[in-house]
Amino acid sequence: MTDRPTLQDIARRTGVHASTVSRALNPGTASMVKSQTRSRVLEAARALGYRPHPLARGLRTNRTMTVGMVIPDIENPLFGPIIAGAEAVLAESGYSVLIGNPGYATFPAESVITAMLDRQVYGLLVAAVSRRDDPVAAAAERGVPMALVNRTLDDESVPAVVGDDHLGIGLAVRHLAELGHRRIGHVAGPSWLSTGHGRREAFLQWMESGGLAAEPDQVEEADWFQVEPGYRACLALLGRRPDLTAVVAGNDLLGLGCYRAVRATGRRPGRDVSVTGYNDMPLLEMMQPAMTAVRVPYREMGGRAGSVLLSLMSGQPPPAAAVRLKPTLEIRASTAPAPS
Amino acid sequence: MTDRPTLQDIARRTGVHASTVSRALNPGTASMVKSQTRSRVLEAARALGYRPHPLARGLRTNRTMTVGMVIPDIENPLFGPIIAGAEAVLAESGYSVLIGNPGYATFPAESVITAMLDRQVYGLLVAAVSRRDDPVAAAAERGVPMALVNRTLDDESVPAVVGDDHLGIGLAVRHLAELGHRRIGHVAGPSWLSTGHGRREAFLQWMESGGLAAEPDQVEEADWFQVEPGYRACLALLGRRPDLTAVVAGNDLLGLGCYRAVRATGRRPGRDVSVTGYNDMPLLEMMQPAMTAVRVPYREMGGRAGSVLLSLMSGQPPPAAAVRLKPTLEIRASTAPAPS
DNA sequence: CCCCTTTCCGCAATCGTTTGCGCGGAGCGG
DNA sequence: CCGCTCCGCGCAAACGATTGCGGAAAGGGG
Repeated sequence: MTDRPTLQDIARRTGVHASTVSRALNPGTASMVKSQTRSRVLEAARALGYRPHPLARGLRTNRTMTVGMVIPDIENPLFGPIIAGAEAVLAESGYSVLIGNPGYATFPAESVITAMLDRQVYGLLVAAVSRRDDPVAAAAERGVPMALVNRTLDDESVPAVVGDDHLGIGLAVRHLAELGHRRIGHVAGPSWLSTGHGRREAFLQWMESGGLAAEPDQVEEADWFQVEPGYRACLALLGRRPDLTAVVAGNDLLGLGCYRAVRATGRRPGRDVSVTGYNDMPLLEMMQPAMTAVRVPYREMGGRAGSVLLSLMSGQPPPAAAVRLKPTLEIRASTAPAPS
Repeated sequence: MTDRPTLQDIARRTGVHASTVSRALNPGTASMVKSQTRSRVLEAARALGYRPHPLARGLRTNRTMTVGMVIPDIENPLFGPIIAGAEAVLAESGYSVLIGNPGYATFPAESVITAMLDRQVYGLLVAAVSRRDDPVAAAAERGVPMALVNRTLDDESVPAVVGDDHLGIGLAVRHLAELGHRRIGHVAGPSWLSTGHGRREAFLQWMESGGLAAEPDQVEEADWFQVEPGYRACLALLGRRPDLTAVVAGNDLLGLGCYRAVRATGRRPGRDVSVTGYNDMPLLEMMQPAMTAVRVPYREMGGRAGSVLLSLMSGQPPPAAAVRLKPTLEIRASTAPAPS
């Protein structure tokens, strides 16, 4: 590691004091320095290839240019676009992104968060929040700039960028209704997550307002947003209610589980039983049948969350309400007219 | 952000000097302090909930506990497990992982790397290397502890953890040969990447040694490891050689492109034309037909790379050769006996 | 010509840790 | 009893930047 030039080096080269160099280089204080010497300093800095030492700066200012990002399980393809979106807008403002993923059992989210705060991250982007998440809320309480992504807290005490689940589920339910389905089931995600809970509530409401039956036994909750739990839940659902002609899945992976469950009952997904996914993660259109899904703009979601965090970190007040991105419906082959 | 306790606080509380506290707390220098005062210090530290300030420490020691990870495109599901594996072993040793992804055009890899080095990362994990990558090689030359993941440099001048592509392609080719296929094509990845290049070479060798024809026109190169380029390449390949009964794809996404190309020629993947993938990324088994693929242990790969980096950072000499992980073959529905 | 306000910049402290140096005291051999 | 070696610890200087304070020079008004 070769030695990098410091403020002192520039100072010596230009014959001024290091503090003047610092002022000349920082936009905020640049006006305190004569424009002539300022340009000399800039010149020297460029010549030496000076780059401020982030640790020294962070130590003095308590303002490291890094933000932490907590991802529940990074192996879920869903989070790729979110990370990419956030990283892009944060990098543009000079921030780096520290990734932490609370492993299944290894590191609880709390320790990941404290580890990040210890590392002096200046802000936090959390995609791993449950509906009541004390460590997260506590950190927010302590004044750490923080934004939630994808999932939010029940009391919305922390700014969040999420999808509009009510709208999204509405798209799916109405689409199915237009295809003639009347007995529709729902495989819900975990109710302790805002996404699982919110989509389930939305499902019941849209069924109601659409004049469709919505018995409690038309909903089955999966333990986790994964294929296998989706399979089990859907199997239970179809076992109980073999008359269902369509299933709204709480998430794409659950939808894939539904495919398997439908096949296990000897029927064909997309023909005998329609299935809708939620999220429209990468490659979903490559499944057979290509899955009709509510598309949430995840890359944009990450980007918006990054922007929110940036404005929080620059001291601006948090937005009044959670940002809810409008989903769209990608109609593919997993939904078909209801069998008559 | 509440004030955190510092060494001074502990010093005052125990009646010793801050430097003594520092020595007592650091395992390396703990022997320089009387065990009695040491335990008093530890006690006070625990009572106050002391945690060393990483910036101050990093400033003094030039040893930040963070490593950078450069990912080519984080939206590829492939990298999830790699990141997760690396993050897990690095976190265990107290390191945090800084993620950078050189966007398609926004930030070239070079700027990402320098940005990370500026941030004083102590080591680098690079998954985005091309076969001759000057910025990367240059950084390694400068003595930055660095390990490559998944892809490697032609001259192997930098320690790397990769899959054994020769072996893996062999598994695929032999499997197809055993099913009776004799005219097998290959949709290769970009030849400027070690994976694209190596698998293509391996394909030709295994065809040769298996006594199968291996005309140059049985190989078509895709621009990029993605579905669409795979589709175009496979379409060209099948257009030129309609007699092929099987295609070995250089990667899963290319394989999915092959599915589409096969269908575009009016045939069925897995029945009329067998297709093998490479990597066995998540959800591949959910495709229709479920894709037979060479499985590379990506989570382990990330973990191994993390370990290599750890040992490099602790000053040990680099391993003599690249670590090559053994792949296995997951046989599914996309390969069938050759049509007679 | 004097005084007062700007303007520009240097001085030095500070952020929290680590670490080379040196000092006092204890222990020990001669 | 002297001198030597250690042991344990304090002192202070770093690391590289930011920033309050004050001072010198310049300019302007009376």
